[in-house]
Amino acid sequence: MTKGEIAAVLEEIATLLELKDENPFKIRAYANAARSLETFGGNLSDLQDEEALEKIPGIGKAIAAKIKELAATGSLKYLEELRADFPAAILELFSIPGLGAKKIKALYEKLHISSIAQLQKACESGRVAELPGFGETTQGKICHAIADRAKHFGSFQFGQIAGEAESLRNDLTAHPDALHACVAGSYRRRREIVRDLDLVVATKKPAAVTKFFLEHPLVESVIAQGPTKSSVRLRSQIQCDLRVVSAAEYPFALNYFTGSKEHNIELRNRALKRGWTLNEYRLAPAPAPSGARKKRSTTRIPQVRDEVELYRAFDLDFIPPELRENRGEFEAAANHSLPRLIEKENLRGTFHCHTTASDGHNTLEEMAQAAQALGLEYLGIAEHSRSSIQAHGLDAAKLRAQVAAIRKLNKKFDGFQLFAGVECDILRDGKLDFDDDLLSELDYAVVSIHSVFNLSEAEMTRRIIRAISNPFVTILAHPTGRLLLQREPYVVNLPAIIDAAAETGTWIEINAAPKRLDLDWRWWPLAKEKGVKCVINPDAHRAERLQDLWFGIGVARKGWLTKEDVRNCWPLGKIEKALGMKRQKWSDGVME
DNA sequence: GCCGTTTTCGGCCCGACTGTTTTCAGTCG
Repeated sequence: MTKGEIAAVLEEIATLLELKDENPFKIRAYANAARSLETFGGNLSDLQDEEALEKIPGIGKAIAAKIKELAATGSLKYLEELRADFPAAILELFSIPGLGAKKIKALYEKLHISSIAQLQKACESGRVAELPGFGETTQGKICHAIADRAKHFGSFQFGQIAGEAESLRNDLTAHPDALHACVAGSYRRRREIVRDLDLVVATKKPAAVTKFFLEHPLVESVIAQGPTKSSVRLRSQIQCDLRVVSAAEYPFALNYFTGSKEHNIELRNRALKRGWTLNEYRLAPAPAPSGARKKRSTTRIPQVRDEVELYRAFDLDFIPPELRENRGEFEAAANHSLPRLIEKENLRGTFHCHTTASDGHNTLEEMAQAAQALGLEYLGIAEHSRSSIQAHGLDAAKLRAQVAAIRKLNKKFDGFQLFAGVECDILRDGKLDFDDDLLSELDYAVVSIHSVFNLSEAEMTRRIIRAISNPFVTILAHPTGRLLLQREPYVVNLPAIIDAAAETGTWIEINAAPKRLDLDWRWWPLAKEKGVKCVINPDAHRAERLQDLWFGIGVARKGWLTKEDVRNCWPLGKIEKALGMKRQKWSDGVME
């Protein structure tokens, strides 16, 4: 079983314990352990190693033993016992907004409802409204939620909703009554998947701002509205919440609603240790716990006018939103070792985009023009190779023709250059789609997998390592092949790939297309530690998609990367030499 | 069930909104 599958089991245990009305802290312990295991970035090669498991925060003796049992046998006695108490389909009821464990339990015990289909029937016949704690309104909402479920189900890629988010932010910022406005939440943290948008606005006229928001053209329907919080559904179908606060409350609200939850809990705990309590409005002295024998010692509360001062109050450097995942940012902020994260302006060029020669929509000239318009100094063209028939991959002759066209076009430019590359398929056995002779004629080569995704982890890992061991391979592109919300990544041992990339001097791509964002941000601290260099590529198939680079910057920042870690922050002269480094090193080695 | 620079016992983040109540429970983030 994989880490993710085991985390899902722990989640399920937490849900089942909720239905059983168990101790809420025990429930939370399972939920915490699930999240902790899932986001654990360190090396965890053996899920049966109880000692290593117990070192993960949130996992103790009992849960470590259960994980071991799962990893060893693929099943868990404790889970089977819990499952026996309820019909399997009951879990799907949790996907209905407004239904939690208590209500689901009531529906099950009083009306024997254990599936969405049964719930729908019960609502239609009016039986749900008769239950204590339910009513006509609740029943109607459930009915509506079931009908809308298919439409609203699921999550959104960051890139799918970035346009709406930025429009709302701009329009709210421009509103005369808005003192500050920001999109907080997972969007501000640049998560690859966003479930909702959280807007925070500072104002003296909350009613006016709320009205403006509710009537915004992007709003499709209003879900809830109150004096400080309102929720709507946008045209894209994503839910969007607005919080209106005073200017004094704004830094606290912005911080609170940016999260992550794990980051907030840590910050609140730090507040408690100083005798303070932190909420979304302020930092205040903590009330003395009832029945406490000793009084809490309280440190004086400093003034907080913005987020920088908020972190300073805790003797921490400002933590950029992208790092707020409670993955070491507090320790780094405390000892002043947070990295200076890469910014969009640091990018000088990019590699890996396509033209009409393969499956792109714009010509070489148009792509070059778009890159220059973005202020880039260079652009690498990497068309698909012959095996990618679905993408009109180029054969050797067509590739050579394109190289010639690029060399010719380059004579026209001043202060800008095209590089001739290829996105060469990694074949099933790890061989490349072109031979070394042809690759040596190019400025660089990107390699990637576009077929045979279903190999075993060992085979897939061997396949990729063999490919990147080729001295003419410069960049490993979209290393896991995932398509967010569409296709799972193929199974591959990423620590081994990262080691091989470090050893061979192969750069790893952050594919900035919103559907990929691959290699994932969670792996970059490890890659950086191993000395692997990053390249941010848009994989653009149209000129306007070169702007996807911005999404890649978000991933790099989440991965703690600086401009020194990202090769395409190098200027033209330096990058030209760098492209030849790997093959040079190899030929030097051979000659020795 | 987890955790420890007060604690190996006794805590565990906390406020807004909704609907069903007549003062609050449930859900959500």
